[in-house]
Amino acid sequence: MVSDRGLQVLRAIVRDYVETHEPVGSRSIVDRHSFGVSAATIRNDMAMLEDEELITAPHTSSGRVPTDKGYRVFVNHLAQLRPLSSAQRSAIESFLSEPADLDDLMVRTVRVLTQVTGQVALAQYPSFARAHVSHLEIVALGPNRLLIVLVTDAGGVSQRLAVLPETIDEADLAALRARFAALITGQAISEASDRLQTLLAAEETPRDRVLRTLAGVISDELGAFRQERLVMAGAATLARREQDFRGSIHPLLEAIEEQVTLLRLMSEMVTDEHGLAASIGTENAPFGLGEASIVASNYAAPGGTARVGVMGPTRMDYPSNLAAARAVARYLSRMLDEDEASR
Amino acid sequence: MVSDRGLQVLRAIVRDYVETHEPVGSRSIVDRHSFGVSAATIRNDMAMLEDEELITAPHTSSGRVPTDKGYRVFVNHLAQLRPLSSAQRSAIESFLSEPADLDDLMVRTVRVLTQVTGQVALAQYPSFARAHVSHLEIVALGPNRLLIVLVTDAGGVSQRLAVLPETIDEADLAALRARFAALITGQAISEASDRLQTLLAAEETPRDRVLRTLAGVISDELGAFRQERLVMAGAATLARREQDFRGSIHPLLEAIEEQVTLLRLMSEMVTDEHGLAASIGTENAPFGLGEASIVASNYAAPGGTARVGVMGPTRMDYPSNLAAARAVARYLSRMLDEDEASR
DNA sequence: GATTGGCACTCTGAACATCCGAGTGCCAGC
DNA sequence: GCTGGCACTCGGATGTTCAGAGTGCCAATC
Repeated sequence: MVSDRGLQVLRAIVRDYVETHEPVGSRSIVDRHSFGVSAATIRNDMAMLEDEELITAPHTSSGRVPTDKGYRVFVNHLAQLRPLSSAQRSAIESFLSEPADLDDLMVRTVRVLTQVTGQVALAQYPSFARAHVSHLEIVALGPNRLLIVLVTDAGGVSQRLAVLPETIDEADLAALRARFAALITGQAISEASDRLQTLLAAEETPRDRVLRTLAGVISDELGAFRQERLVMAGAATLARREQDFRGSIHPLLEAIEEQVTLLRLMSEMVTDEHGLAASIGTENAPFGLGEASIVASNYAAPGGTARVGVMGPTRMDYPSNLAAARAVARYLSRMLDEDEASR
Repeated sequence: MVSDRGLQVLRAIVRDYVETHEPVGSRSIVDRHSFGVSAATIRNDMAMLEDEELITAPHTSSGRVPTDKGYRVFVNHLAQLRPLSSAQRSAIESFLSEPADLDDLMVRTVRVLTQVTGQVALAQYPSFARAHVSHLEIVALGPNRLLIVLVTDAGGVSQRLAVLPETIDEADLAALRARFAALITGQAISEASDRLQTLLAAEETPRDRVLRTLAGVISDELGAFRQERLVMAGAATLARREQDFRGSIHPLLEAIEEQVTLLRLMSEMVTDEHGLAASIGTENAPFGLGEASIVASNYAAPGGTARVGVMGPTRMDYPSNLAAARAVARYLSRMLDEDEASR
């Protein structure tokens, strides 16, 4: 069992290691922290921590570094969020003021978060899963080319091009427009999708190729709404940290480019009672990111909660990064709430 | 002056160096290429090349590596494009078949190019500068929220949200819609912008806040069309090449995230008579990319030509990369042409 | 029983020396 | 103009030494 002082030693090791990037010895701990005991005592505690696999020694008789398990204990029990500096607060505030629209707001969010933390910033788009279709617009661009614009009540807009297998006149188009509008406007995204599927499956439908094409495109578009999206910034900061990732930042860059992996990872994280979550090192191994940690905070969007956070080396500054994610999440929630209220 | 054989030696050095990543010695040249002369003769030629600053020795008595000037001579006079393998050709063909729309086509383009070359791929969007506004759609989302959709005849679509300072009824909206449609549909992007500016400057306008807001948003949207855009893929491949960039890929990642630098660089490159261009090493120094080279090929889009290419280390395989860029550009031109024709 | 000073031991990393081989520049001879 | 030969240089691999940081353990102490 690890004593109370043992845990304080673990905390000291995590802090010092994150700061110095060098294994922490018993001597440097008594120098930098006022434990009021000697180095030999700290050594005993460290032996305990090592038995519990909370710390490890890179080689016989060097200092200790925290294990992933050690970071986990630190984050769960020993870390208190480090409050942001006023400069950081005002950076967030000014960055997030006056966004043009949702896309712009999300981009600003990740920019400020990467600026404040120096890490790669990630943000899930607000979920449109529970949103409703508020408008469907079908614009004729040519005899067989239509532009289909969908708008949801959660602020999401999407547009897509449909190329019809045959030409269509204005009267037919008006009829189609009315038919689809009646079918899906006001419906939840999922319900709208279901109705389109039903339509496609219906008896008479196969004959009408235009109807089928259009239903397919709209269905696609709805599908894109249901799909989670991610916005990121700060990939370049990884270049400074190559050595933190056992040599290669390739898996990280890969994940950033892929998006889908990070999206799953973000979705599957488990938040604590304050809406904060951390996924540490090997916990991310199933995603090919065993050298990285991700911290995130829930934020409240009209359609439900989503997450914003940062990805960095396992040896990151968890208290600061969690605090930054939380602060940004709060501002973001507030912006979205005001936006919602004004609608 | 450099003899003809001297240039062949330069070619051999560039090829071998790109392949092996190691300084090339006179001995290995006679071994790997059939010059029919002895190593000592090659050494004399190498001394000439060194006088001309086409090659350099990292240290006394090691092999030679090409200088940026050497690569330039190689690219301009000595390189012949290496034809793509049939596997590469079919990869391009299958990747680029059946794109859903312009965005999709561009994404597929850079994906296949990064896949074929193993480098970071870049593509300028077709320019909309000479395109015309073919449709303007204004959709009421709420009493004071409008969605403005612009479509150009070059296939570009953009949508933006306008929040009005006061509410507006259906009749007013119809009037506005008609007014703006008459003003800009059918006009070139630049002409449409000018007209909106004129409108904003007109006497009576200041009083009508709704009109002003709307004109501002549409003007913004037109501005976004005029702005060049870039799509990229393969940033993760840089991680494998860290050592090629004197230690840090940071400037490259930075440029990829910034976009604007790369956009300028791509725009300012000078193509040869075949529409191919290369910008080598220090030639990119003004852009902070003195360690990188970019090769690109023009492609033909309805609104004019744009470029597609790859960015990689100075010691890249220019013949292969140029060939790949050209091949992709040709397919892309063809796709866009078919698309245009079908419209 | 917890804490401590002391001590032997281990391991890393820097500094230094050595050596081999690859490659050059140059020169005299063909 | 080309070639073989030769002295020379330098980097990188290898080995050795040494100081320093840090540990584990133990007997003594509070």
